Amino acid sequence: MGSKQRRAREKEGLREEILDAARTLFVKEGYESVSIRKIADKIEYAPGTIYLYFRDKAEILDRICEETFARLIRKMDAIKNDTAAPLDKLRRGLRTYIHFGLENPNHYVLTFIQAKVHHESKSVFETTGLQAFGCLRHAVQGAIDAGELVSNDADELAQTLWAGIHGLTSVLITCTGFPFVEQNRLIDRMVHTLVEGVRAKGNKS
Amino acid sequence: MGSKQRRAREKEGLREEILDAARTLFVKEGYESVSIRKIADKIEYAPGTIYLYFRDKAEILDRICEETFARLIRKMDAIKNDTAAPLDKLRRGLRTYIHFGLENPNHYVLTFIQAKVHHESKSVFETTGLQAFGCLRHAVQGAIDAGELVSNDADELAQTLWAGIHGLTSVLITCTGFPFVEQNRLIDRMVHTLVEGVRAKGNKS
DNA sequence: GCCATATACTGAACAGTGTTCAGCATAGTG
DNA sequence: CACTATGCTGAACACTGTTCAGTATATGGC
Repeated sequence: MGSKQRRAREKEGLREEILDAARTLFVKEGYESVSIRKIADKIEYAPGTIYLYFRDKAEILDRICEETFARLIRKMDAIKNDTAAPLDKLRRGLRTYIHFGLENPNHYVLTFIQAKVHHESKSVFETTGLQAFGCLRHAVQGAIDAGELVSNDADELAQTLWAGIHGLTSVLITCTGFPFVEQNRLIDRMVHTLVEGVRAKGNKS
Repeated sequence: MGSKQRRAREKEGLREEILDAARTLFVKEGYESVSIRKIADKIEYAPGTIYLYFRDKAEILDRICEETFARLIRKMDAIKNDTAAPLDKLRRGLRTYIHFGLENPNHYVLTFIQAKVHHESKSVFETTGLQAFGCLRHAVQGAIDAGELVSNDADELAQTLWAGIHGLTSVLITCTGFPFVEQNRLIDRMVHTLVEGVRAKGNKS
């Protein structure tokens, strides 16, 4: 005994190696273009070995999506302990989300666009995904409590805001041929539009 | 001569048959799950025949995306000849877009989500896609001319609005596991938020 | 030390994919 | 009737995700 634990640790090690290789390849070449054999080649194991650690190719993608969600959650969570005004925290949250997507375009596409289209990967979205959404919801609730918003329904408002920033983030990443106006101007406009759109009427600033 | 034209018409006929079969299958089973052989089986030709009419599988998708854009453009264009107030026309345009997506979810995913991720299908978006965007831009310009909006930049505002409604449409279609609030409430909230967000301050109604 | 067992891994095989192309009928022309 | 051009075939190629009988290695008991 003791050796059993070492074996388990080594097994976990190879699992991580597979994830590392897959992450690198997925981000560089896209989920579709990366075959199990390519991953196996990179870690210098036989293709079959991968199936001793993951049920199928989609499960590898699932794990990587979880990682991405976790990173996003860390960034969004940092805003909670911020002493700024509720609406400013909300604005910061929206910006943080958009920039996270633009700084990790391939991860973003993988997690928020490709994953859903590909398999019915509900699990990731119903756990880690909801948690990420919770961060935004928290900021919205703060603004509601301060009496700054038009509605008391935090879910309705947070979902609206999320749909808006997700839309902008995904088109900026995927519609590369589209003649967008300058990117920062568009981001500013979107954040401004969304926040003004959900703000209670007759408030200054 | 004359027969040459008949031949050409018959050739065009088979091209349409391929498109019909592909459209049906793509919408029912998704682009990925439909193989060239499945399409060939449906029209009872050999797989190789399809390559006499289309360069590759992606070109078939391209043509179907074009159709979808054209249908959307027809719907959006109908609003132009509307005598309603500029802001109401704008609201109608946003709603029309969202409903078009929700009524043709598989077409929408195919055209606006999957197509871009899959191949670098710039052509469709830079021609027909831009034209569809032009409808929205037209409504925005109308509202600008009426002095109803916060900015004079029709492109900036139209792109913001489009990103917003595209975001909502695509998450409503793809995030089936997500606990959304009632759909119509969310659509109302999004349209309201976007329009209020781009409206000039201090205007009544 | 030696054998039995359990574990980790292999790589050939299967059914499928998009795509190509030599060859074959058939219809139209001189 | 011969010849050519057209439309179509289906076998073949190189790939895909996935499975599984077999092998090599390391562990535990005697």
